[in-house]
Amino acid sequence: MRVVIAKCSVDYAGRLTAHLPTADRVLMIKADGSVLVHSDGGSYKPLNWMTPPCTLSVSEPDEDQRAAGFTEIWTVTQAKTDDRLVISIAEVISETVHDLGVDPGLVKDGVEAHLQELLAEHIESLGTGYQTVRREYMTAIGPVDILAKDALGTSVAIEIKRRGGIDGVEQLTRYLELLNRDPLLSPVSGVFAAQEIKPQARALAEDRGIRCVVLDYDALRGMDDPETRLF
Amino acid sequence: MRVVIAKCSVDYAGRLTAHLPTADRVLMIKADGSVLVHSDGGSYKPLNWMTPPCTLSVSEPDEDQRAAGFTEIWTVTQAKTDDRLVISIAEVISETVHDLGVDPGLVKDGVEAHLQELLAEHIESLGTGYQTVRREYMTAIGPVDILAKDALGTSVAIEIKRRGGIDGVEQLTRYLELLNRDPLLSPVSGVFAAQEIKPQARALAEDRGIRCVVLDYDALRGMDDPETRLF
DNA sequence: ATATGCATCTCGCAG
DNA sequence: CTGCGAGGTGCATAT
Repeated sequence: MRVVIAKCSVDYAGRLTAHLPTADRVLMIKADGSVLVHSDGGSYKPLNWMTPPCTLSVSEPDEDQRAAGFTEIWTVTQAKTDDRLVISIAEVISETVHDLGVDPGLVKDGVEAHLQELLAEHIESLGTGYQTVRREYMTAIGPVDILAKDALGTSVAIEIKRRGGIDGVEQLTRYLELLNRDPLLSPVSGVFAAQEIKPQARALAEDRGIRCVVLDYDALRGMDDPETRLF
Repeated sequence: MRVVIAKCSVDYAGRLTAHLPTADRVLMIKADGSVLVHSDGGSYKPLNWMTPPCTLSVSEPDEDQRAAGFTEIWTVTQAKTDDRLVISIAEVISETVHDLGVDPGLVKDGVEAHLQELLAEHIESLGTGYQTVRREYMTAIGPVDILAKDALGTSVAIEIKRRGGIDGVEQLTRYLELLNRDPLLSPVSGVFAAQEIKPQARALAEDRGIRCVVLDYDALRGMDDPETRLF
């Protein structure tokens, strides 16, 4: 890893073209050759970057570039896609090099898969007598998150999202349409379950007779272990 | 902007929880208080981060932490969402501070708007006798990307995407449904045009009688100016 | 301010 | 390897 703070301008040409006027920026050159150009704001996304695999070559400025005050030209190329990032250096303010080694990697927890798992385990929170039939119930157009049965034995298809938008309702609608063609399952009702459901999505769902359920992640987790807390 | 290379472990708790074992990493602290934790690989996405607005506070390690070899504890909190990033520093390897100032910002070119413009100009690439009626043809539920007529004078609604997915087909379907209620336009056929069309989207479109067209950005651009090349 | 859609998306998983 | 969906998505634009 090499971290350089420099006054520079940047040009990118690939799927789009972009230009950054001369200013002070942080340049990160990773061990795999990838390059990130960061400013002192925004979020984690760099102003410009080059994804690996790519190669960095440093060249002398031509006459015009030298006259414009540039001392070095860095060219980062990705052989396969013809993408090209050119960093014109006017002044190197600081430079640090250190071998970080391979990162041991991170451990995640708490995404949609976990929501699905928790709801499948505590399906009775949808109503007395509910039972989970299968998670990831496969159909021709993709897997239904959870297939369940209610107290009367009627099939229920459940679509789970962290944020419930219109696209999620459309998705569930397609599943329901398909599942209801199966005489062994039909009639199949729908439940749209999410941590938050947008008003338009709720309106569309209810208009189609789909029940909306707002999930409480902490409450579902609490059913497993009331002691569980962050920190 | 402050750039620190340090041996550290990282814990995040917010919408999910994540843990990073102790290793050498690059820590970027931006002027707005946001923090990025980068390793020596991957692409531009950090291993962990905190989006602004947030505040960083440094504290002494407690007894256990000191025994584990940590010398400083950095806590980054986002008051509004209760997100919390804790960086436990075992050793600072290098540190650089520099005020980058406000970035002048970048200039982009070459996105979906450009595709739409190119296709509208070269609408005959959809078939002999095609003519563009209007770009951004307004309807009650939003603008149709291009409204055209074929050689017979029949209306054609065209939806353009860079990547054609199911949602794009649904969108075009809603437009077609609406446009076909207008006796002055009806019948209106549909064209789903994209640089790439996903198989499921193609299947859905063709099932609904919507024609799929894969756009070649470079070829369309080449019709304007055969000399045009990047570099 | 909120909602909607695109992204040089990135990332992981399943077929 | 490719396709597909989710993201602590970020980001701009229209409403």
